[in-house]
Amino acid sequence: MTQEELFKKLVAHCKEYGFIFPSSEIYDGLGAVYDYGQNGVELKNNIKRYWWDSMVKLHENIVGIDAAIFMHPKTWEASGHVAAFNDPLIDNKDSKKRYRADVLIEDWIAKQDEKIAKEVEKARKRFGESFNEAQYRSTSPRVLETAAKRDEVHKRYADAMNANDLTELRQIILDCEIACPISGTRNWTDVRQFNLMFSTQMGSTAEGASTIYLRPETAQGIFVNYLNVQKTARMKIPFGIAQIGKAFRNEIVARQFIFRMREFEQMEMQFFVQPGTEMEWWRRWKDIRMAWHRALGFGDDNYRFHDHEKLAHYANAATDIEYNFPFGFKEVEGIHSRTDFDLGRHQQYSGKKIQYFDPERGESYVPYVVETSIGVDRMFLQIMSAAYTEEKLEGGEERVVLRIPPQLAPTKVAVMPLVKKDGLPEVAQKIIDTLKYDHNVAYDEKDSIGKRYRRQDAIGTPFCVTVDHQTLEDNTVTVRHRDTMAQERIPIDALPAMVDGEVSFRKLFKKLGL
RNA sequence: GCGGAAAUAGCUCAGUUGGUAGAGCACAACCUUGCCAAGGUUGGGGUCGCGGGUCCGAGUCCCGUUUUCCGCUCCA
Repeated sequence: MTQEELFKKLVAHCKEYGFIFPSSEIYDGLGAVYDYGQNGVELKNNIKRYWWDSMVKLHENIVGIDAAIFMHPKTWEASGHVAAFNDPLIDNKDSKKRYRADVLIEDWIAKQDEKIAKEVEKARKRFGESFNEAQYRSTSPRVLETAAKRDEVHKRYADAMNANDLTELRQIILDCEIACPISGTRNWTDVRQFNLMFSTQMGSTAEGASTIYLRPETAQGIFVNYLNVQKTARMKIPFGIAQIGKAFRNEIVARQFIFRMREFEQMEMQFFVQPGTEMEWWRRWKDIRMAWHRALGFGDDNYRFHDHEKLAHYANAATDIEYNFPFGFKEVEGIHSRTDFDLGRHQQYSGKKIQYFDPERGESYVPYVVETSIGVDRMFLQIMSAAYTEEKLEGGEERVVLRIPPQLAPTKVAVMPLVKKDGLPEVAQKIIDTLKYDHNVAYDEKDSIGKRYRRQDAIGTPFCVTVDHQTLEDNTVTVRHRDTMAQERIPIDALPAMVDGEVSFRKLFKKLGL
């Protein structure tokens, strides 16, 4: 089976067993939006709890918040998203390739710079070192022409970008005779704007309404609350603020199931540190986060770091933790050193002083930030990809089993009477009553016992407890384990402790030194 | 957004040169069996993705559209 087939099966499995449904499916679905089903929501909640507890509950110097999705529009000017998330795009009709119109023009300008530099270099060789660019420009008509044209285009380009004039951008591309590098033709479409941020109106009347954005990342909710949290919780640097929440991006192409969705959920922790210590903390959080992923036991080799060479506008170091998905190694979590960019910009745009007085250093400064940011949905897909297994059993039979870590499994225990008579269902219900306040427990009495085991395998339930006639005599039950299919007989009284031991996060956290 | 492919029951699919939709599994009820998926009986469920067109008649032919998959493109 190819990886592609495996991925298709995984997607089908997610729908068939109530993990993920396409949004509004009865209306043909909504592109790149998905709903979590009865099992999906449980797994997702468990993932969030694994993260939240490891971050907030078990770190004295990290606290949580839950900021609103709507934020003041100035937030996104300060963060750089208004500028960075607005790309003018143009397609070449022959090669079918899409380019950023501004990049095409900037490349053209850079090329003119090169031409000029080359001519100047030639002149320098001929006339000696003392010869300078200005001199050459004033004497060579060809270079003068190129430079004039470059300067004119540069001005037109800057004006067009400022005025957001898409027609003018296209005209510049035509005037400069910029051709597609692939097809070599100049057969261009119109320039279109793609705004990656969703917008809506706040205020009920048209006159009084203002445009606001659905947040494209949760981080800004933390930054704008930095002062509130630091003061009211009396936090001392270094400290962190954690948040889990939805974010929205109007992706041009959203694909690969829930890997890239238009509405998605992030788990972010922004860690505030002394300037100059950020690289040390960045490396430390890299290690902590990698260990957190690997603790789930899906194989250390399936995870790797991918350090960014091209850094975003706000970062001075960035790495991704990538997982070996069926469609290749892809990002699950990012660990970025965001410098003082965000707090600094909010200080500038809001006019409020966002600083920390450090008694250790005896001075005030804008803290530096190290961010850890996971996509919950990607983490979900990662676990499903890792857990989905098709097994050949002795006797040639096959079974599909989700090897989800017991701590994250949607249902922890399925209790089933061997037959639905002789009072066995009643005993099963009593067992459920002792477990249901602490765990998700399922009951099933339909079909043969083997079939019921397989049904639980398909949703990753780690334990099946079977009540049989011997139970009526000695109060013992059989526990059947998902991964090994092995059975053991234990007293009913021993069940809660056994389940708790396997299903609690305690062991995982201790392994992580928390 | 461009190109290619696909869409029939909850799932996997069949459906002949155009003649009023089928199977297996799943589901529900009852009976039977009882530790690793397939017993029996009965039942529910589809305006064949949607909208037009051709035709006496369209799941089938034509056009449009939506969604999904693959490739390109884009991606804090």
